[in-house]
Amino acid sequence: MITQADALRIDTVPRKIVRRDSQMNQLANALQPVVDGGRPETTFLFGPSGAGKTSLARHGVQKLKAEVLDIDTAYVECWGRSRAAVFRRIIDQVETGYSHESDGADAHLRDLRERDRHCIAILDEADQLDDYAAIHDLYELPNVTIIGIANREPELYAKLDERIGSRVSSAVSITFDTYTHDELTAILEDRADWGLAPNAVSRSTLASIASAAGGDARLAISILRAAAKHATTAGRDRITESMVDEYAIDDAESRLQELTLAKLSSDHRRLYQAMLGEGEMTVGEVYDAYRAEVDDDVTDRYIRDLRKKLVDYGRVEKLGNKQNRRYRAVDKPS
DNA sequence: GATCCACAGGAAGGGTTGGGGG
DNA sequence: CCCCCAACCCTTCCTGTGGATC
Repeated sequence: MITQADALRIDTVPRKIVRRDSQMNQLANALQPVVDGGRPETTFLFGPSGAGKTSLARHGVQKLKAEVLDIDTAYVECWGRSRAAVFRRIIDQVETGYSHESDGADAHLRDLRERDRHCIAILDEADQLDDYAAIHDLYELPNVTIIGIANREPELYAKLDERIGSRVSSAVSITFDTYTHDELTAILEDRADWGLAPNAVSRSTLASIASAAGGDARLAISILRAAAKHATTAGRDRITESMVDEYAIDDAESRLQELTLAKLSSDHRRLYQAMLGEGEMTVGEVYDAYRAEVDDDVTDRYIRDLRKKLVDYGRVEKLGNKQNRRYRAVDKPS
């Protein structure tokens, strides 16, 4: 029943952008100058997860690359990456056989600056960078254009302002709202047409998947994928409502949870796991839970760093005020 | 108002790792 | 093969903050 597995993957660049015409036009306008050899505008895409930011950026850049010969493009997941790691990731994608892996951040930056081709770099989860100076440095390069992706506009600009100041306010901001039920259903129809045999799933089943996903396209596509896999395993040629309700939703949620966990380093993951299911914890309980988990006597200071990062990543909530501080692991993907 | 307490996080440094170049 | 360098891990030391207590 699955005819095109890529259509059911959340990280596939979609063949077309569904119901995001206004954002697509804004991005195309911002990038337009490069068609005439000019410099595109720095652009930031803001919105909740699963709202189509990454898909739109990648699709837009792919289209542009098909039109313009002399540009390079790079896509970087910024989550927890250092300044050097971001530059290296970009260079790796635009210079075949780049061989200065162990050089420092400044050397990578110089190598990027000296290139004569223009590069459009998508910085996904730009608000999760270890060091915001990376955005500043890339912003200063005349031959690199940034498309940044982040959840919330005020937070990103506040953090950037410390570095780049008002200059970045000239960047183009494109905002995305959570998908409506209709929009999500339309996306699922497109994916089903693309990836599944004809009539493998009814429109009403797609509508219930859209309801279960609560506006999150990543979750919606994951549910469709889980349901299709379940149907295949069960030897059926149609996805039914009950497959969605009984298996697919849970499968998809735990799969997304695993994906988020996989992004954490092993120490962060172990702290998160030590906190999961413990409810609200005091500062001391967090320290003890981590030490018990790793069976090692690490310092409080180190655990504070791990915990802070989990808070930044949205995996742990910070509750109460200073004297009555509590932390709680968040069990749903944000 | 001064002091205390618990907590957050900056700065600096030692140890380790891993790739590149001599 | 070894040395250098950058990055990373984790520690120690220390300052700042805001509410509680005297």
